[in-house]
Amino acid sequence: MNGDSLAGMSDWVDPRHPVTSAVTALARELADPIRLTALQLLAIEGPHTLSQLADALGVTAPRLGNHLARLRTAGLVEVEHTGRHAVYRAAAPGLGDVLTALSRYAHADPEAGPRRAGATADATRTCYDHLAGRLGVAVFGALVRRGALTDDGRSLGPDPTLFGELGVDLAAVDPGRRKLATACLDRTWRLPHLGGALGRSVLDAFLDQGLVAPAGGRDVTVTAEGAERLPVLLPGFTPS
Amino acid sequence: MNGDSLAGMSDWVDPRHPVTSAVTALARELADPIRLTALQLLAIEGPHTLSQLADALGVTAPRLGNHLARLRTAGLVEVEHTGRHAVYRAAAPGLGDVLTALSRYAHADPEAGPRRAGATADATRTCYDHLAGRLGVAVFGALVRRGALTDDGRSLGPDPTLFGELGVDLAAVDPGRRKLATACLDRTWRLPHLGGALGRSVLDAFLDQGLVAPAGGRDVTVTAEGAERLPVLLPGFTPS
DNA sequence: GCCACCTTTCAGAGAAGCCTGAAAGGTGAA
DNA sequence: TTCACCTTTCAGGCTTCTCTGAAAGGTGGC
Repeated sequence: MNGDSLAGMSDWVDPRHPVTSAVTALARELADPIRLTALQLLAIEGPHTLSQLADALGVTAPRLGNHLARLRTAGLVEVEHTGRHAVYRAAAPGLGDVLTALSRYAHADPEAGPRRAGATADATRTCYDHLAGRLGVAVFGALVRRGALTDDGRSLGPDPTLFGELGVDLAAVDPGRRKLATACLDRTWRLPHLGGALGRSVLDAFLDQGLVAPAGGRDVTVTAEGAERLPVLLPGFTPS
Repeated sequence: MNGDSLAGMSDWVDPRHPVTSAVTALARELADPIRLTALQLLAIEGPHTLSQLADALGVTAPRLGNHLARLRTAGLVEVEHTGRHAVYRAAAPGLGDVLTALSRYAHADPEAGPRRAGATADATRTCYDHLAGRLGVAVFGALVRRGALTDDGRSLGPDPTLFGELGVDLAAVDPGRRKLATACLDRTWRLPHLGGALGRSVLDAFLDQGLVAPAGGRDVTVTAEGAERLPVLLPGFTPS
């Protein structure tokens, strides 16, 4: 079945093997809570300064700085000094895909998932004026996969037809002073969801069509019609 | 932009946070050469016994057994005892996606990639009678993404039209005694490529159409026509 | 029952990783 | 220039991980 003998990959376990070392080194960088969270913020929400990250994560600057230095030598982040600030950014596109795949797989575990504190099923929340929660994440994922949105979630992709299927009239979306689209790291699922003017338009369209309904506070619930139509529009999404 | 305050994720760096611990624990399991390679074999090529894996990797049974025990408590693999053999298998589908995302990102680094020893550009190799190398990996990825092949690469998916576009007449494929399709872990890229009768048919179709040509030994080269048409058929593939 | 084989467990030595706290390098504002 | 601020570096001490080698549990064949 393989061109090589069965024992043909004994060198794969050698830490000096180029592919082995590349992948295990990457995994090791992702195996620390601070590095993981910092990378998620940088890869999905964009550049931050060291102090912004340190504030957001609630850790001291030296502690974070050591981790960022490690990420820098690993080639995962880049730094640019402007004045007395150090602006960090994800070095290569595509890191978001890795983080997304990891988060998705980790959540698939029925036990470890974030279903703490008998909370609502978390199918749907809003984040100011756009969808968050599992539904928001599913919308973002479907838009990127279908080419309606670029990988970074910041602009329209080559095939925006899915917006039409979702009930959004792109010609009627007026960003005004705000950004057209942003990728927003979901606070529960650690996966990107759609913010900006487009995010608002999607939520409005879902409310107009009765796919979701307000449920007090930031919560919205999936209606009976939504439970039927949303899984079709968004492959892989299941209410519940 | 976010519903929470800027400092709203200080608890993310707490190792007890459920999502944080799930993802970092997963990354830690992937950060060792033996565990990584064993998981790639189990997730992509299917179940193996402990001694099969130990032979393939060239490590002692206790050493591998310790790592497999760790993977078992982490919930990544399952074991079934039949007689005096222990058959290990990947516990949940979807782990292949994580491994694939990791390998892809690691290879995207222009320096660390497997371009050792002035070898041929490795665009294309064969593995017995089917495509391997970067082209084989690209074919497999496109087939899965388009729904022509199931995630595990073992059977046809819901929308096999891509086979037709590649020049394969599915009605004419006769598996005979061999399997219709298998996922085969590429020896260089650590990513799945298509084996089995379908894999052979794809290679034959590419040769018939002059997209690739034999280049001695296991190598094939992408022809001028292939360089033009393959990137269209397989989004993301670039020759050279 | 006895032996061969596959698998699992265990303890100790060595290596690697991480946090803390203090201090140094640079930049911008007064 | 002096001060305040942001960032980076460094060393000590602690924890965690990994390998090695030997030994124990079980199973199937003779």
